Amino acid sequence: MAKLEFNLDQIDYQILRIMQDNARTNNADIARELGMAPSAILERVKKLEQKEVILQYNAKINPGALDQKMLSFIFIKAQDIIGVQKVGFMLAEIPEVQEVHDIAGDDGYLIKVRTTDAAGLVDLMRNSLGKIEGIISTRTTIVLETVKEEQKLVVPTKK
Amino acid sequence: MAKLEFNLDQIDYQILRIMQDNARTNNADIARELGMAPSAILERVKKLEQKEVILQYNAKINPGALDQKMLSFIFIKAQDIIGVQKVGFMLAEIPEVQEVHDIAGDDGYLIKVRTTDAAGLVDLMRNSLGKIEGIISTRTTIVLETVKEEQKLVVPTKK
DNA sequence: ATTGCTATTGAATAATATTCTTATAAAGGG
DNA sequence: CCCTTTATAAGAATATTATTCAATAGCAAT
Repeated sequence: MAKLEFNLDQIDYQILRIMQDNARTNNADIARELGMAPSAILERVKKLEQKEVILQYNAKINPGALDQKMLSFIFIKAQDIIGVQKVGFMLAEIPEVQEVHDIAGDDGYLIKVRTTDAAGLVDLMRNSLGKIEGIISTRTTIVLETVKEEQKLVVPTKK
Repeated sequence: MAKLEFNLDQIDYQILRIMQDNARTNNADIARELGMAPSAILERVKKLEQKEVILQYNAKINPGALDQKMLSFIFIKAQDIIGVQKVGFMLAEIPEVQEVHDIAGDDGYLIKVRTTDAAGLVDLMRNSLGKIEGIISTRTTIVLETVKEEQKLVVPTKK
């Protein structure tokens, strides 16, 4: 793996801003908005993808539409050696687990899970978490309502 | 607001699967993959957007590229009356705060925050959180490393 | 100034998006 | 059963975009 070098200018930032806002904005529109040729934008976007500045494009789907209204965070205490995330990788393989973070403190993980309902959560804990070796204990926090949920980063403004 | 009715069939699920995987997949490609006419796909995608099954399209940007390598979760105990999320809304207005969840238990919130570094986090706590009336206490959990982070939902398969 | 490198433009062509008309099929009424 | 309504899809025609490529503008270093 080569060390990745990001070297972004204001135009890149503007592209990122637009893409964060609507990833399906087409090149022509971006070009018009930035007052440049579509081909130039295409070049830049490709470069951003290739440099892994843009990691992927995803559609945010309404969890309710797929009957996954329940959201929970679970703290997991594991006996992983520091720096080796065996349990972490196994957690990551569970489809309902959207996030797995190795956290400071109680040598553990924090995961974010979506299930249909409470029964689905119990199910997941029994059938998926229960089968992972190395989990010492868990503590579950249930989300009653989500006020905000996005992954937009703060894009630097002109300096 | 009318009660939203989702009524999705297998074709919709397939479209959602494709879109979750790559939101920039074009109509023609989706049509080819599903063996349908592009115009039919266009209709369905528009309908999915309009029914708010697809909420938005976003580009996932490498936090490192924007110098936001630090990720933290903060539990916030607030004196909001249950059901009224005054503090929650104020938290949601902070750009570095990506998520705000109203959680069960200690009448509080769980927020997800991205900053440049520890100094940025301290800064945010002092300058942004510090100015919100109604916050009683906070407890911060720092992420050492993220093993998985996505928002893909489990799309039902054929029944 | 000259060289070397990178990014941009503009034009040409390939590919898509979008609109609209027509065709099909399922559901409900009489 | 026939008719009507509603929803979805196909296909054709046209408007827009994407993509490629050659020419050139900018810039930094010398």
